[in-house]
Amino acid sequence: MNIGEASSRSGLPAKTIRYYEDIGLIRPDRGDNGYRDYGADDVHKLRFLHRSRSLGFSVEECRQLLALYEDKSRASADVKDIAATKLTEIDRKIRELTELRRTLEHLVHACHGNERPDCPILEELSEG
Amino acid sequence: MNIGEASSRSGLPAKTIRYYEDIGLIRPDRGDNGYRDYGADDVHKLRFLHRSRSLGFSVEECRQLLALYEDKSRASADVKDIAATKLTEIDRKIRELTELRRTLEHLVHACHGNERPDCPILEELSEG
DNA sequence: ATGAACCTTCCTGTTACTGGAAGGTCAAGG
DNA sequence: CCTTGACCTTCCAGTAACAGGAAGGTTCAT
Repeated sequence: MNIGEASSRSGLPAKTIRYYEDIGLIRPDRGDNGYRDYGADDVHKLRFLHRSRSLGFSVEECRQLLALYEDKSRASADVKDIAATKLTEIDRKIRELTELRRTLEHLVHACHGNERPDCPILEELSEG
Repeated sequence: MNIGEASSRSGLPAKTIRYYEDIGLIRPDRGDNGYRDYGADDVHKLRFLHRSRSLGFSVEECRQLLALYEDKSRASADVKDIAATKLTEIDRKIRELTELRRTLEHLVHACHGNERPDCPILEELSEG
């Protein structure tokens, strides 16, 4: 498929997809006309990149994560180390998002424009 | 407190804190010597910024989230709209992180270097 | 009072894109 | 066959969100 379809299927702008090729994250085939040609596996990788980037992982971290998939038969020690580190990070992110969610929900349901002292958000914030 | 202590308490580099001041996210006092002077509430905001940035929210989104705290007595309709939108995003992020976590965990526990066809990761990836 | 460890502003560099120009390709309609 | 519009290509410039480092002022302990 062309880059346009890969873009709409992955959710990434075509510009970003070309950039990811520039920095060596994906290597699509080329047709005789010079157009990039993406397969289903490329789209999987692009969706994966889209997701992990939006979750606060840097491009270099995404490169590592992607390598876990592509280089599955590598010595397991390395793979496990990297994966385990990322798991810890992911758990932290989930915890922090859950906290943030709780705080925001209080704001929506309990803090409707009344004055400061009785706002539950302030209590949470002042816990530190 | 000086910027150094605000930095170590919030986890943000001093450079970043100055940058956040440049773009109007925080406005610390200044001492007679010209040094920035941060209070406990500033540190709360900085920690909040640190967390939400690392969770994939842009600086502009963080500005909105911060405004929810600072502008608590604003017309609730606006506040609730923004907060509700962010809640949806947060829920999506939590779902995606949980998925990513599950996939990685499989990689660590089930996919230890053996060949492709029987690797559970590949099945997940090919679901699409 | 001198050195280390802070702080200040300013200017440049990096990462991860984003927009736009200039031009080639393709499928449909007149 | 030709053109029109929607694709695609490369390349170059701009933006966002910082990071590094120079040049210099402040504070504090020895």
